[in-house]
Amino acid sequence: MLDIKFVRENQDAVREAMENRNASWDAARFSELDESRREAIQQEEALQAERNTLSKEIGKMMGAGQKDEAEAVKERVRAINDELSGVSARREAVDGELRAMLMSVPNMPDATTPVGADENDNPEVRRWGTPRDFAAEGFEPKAHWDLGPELDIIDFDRGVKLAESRFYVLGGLGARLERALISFMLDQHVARGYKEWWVPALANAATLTGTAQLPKFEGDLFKTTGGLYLIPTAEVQLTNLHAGEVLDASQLPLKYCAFTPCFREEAGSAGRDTRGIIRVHQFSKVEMVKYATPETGFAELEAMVEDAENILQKLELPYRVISLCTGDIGFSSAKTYDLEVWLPCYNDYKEISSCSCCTDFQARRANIKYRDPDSFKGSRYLYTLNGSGLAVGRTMAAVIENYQQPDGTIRVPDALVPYMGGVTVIEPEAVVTA
RNA sequence: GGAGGUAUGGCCGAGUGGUUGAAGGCGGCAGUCUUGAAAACUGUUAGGCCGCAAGGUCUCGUGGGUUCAAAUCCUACUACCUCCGCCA
Repeated sequence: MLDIKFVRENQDAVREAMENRNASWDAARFSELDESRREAIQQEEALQAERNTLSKEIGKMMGAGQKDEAEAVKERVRAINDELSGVSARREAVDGELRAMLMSVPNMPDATTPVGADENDNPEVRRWGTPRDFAAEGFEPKAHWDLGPELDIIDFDRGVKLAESRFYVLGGLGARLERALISFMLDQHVARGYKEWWVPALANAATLTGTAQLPKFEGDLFKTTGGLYLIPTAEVQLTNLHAGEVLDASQLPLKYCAFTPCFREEAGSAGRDTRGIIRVHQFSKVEMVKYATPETGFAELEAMVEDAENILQKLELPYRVISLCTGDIGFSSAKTYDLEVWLPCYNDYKEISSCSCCTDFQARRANIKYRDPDSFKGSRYLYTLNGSGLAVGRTMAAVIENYQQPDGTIRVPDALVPYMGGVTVIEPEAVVTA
């Protein structure tokens, strides 16, 4: 949520930001609501003040035995209360509409976020590694949706049987590879100063509102009959861990990571990425979240991207970093870098991580503040950041495709061998020795 | 699932329907004393919103209700605790 005072005092900047984001913004309606809200508050509080004063007088009169005088004043207060209920109702209505309006407005893009209309305007920041030249090696690379079933490590049909379309099953070394990737990623992040967490896979509406999946994107979420939601990312839980808290500046930055399953309806993506394990209803992800001061927030974003890159580098997977433009960054984000891994089946780079600095946008929603007595009085909203480190399913697809061999087997990246029980090649005869 | 109990400020804990935003203690901060520290003593110590300000208003788990007036009464919900039952 944007700061209402900021919106009031920076109307031109907000208008421009929302244009750059392709987000609708009714500046006139905002001003109208903002003004009538403040007016209604003043009316309401004036009436409350009068009521409070008279009530105290009644108390004194009762103590002094002036029953009749007190009764007269009571009558006046009743009249005030009648008027007050109307004023309060109006204030609540205006307040609710204004709040709903602010809750549906995305974050202000940072000044360094490139201006652009859509994903085609995302500038590339850097590349790492070189995609394999399969032609030079003399064979046509297969897609993971072919290699997986052939090696009996991914089973799409049974996933559909057990659940529905866009679910899959991993078996044998496929399941082992999933577990290896999760452990490897967590170990890497923990070694780089992140605290590991284990969190619920379900969250309530308040939690989802804190990170802004709600109210606007409810359709993207799976919901239980009890009113809980399946989390679409551990960002939700890690960012809300400190909801309603005031942290001490000396604690910051906090660096958290967690593995969780992630659940997405993918309601609006019918027909996109229908093959393989790229876009599915349930996938594993290791997530990184940071709580930082405004002063260090964007430097922490750069460091977080490097932490995500570290995984790809250790796995020796070619990737590139792109900076999302204003038209493509997420709702909560002020600045986002995406990591895109090389996938031979697409003959292109495909998103595998998204790292964002959400400034104080989520902190204001989730009410997360920090104190720094040496720098300022009271408390202020801190900055939250989140990034994938990485999406496990897509990493598995990248490993399978980039490490495939002419005979249809898959070499295990060196970094994963210790996590794969000593297996160096995924093949039907592979033997796990550890 | 059944029965009972509890919910107050950073923490502990008092609170009779009426200057109670809330006693007291601990902790924190500032000071006195001291060469310094400790101890002792003194003072101070929630937040949101509206307002240029003065000031006002709201907040005692959450939401309703009663009343001129609610931390205090009623009610629903939520969380926690105890006992019983069941269970990875």
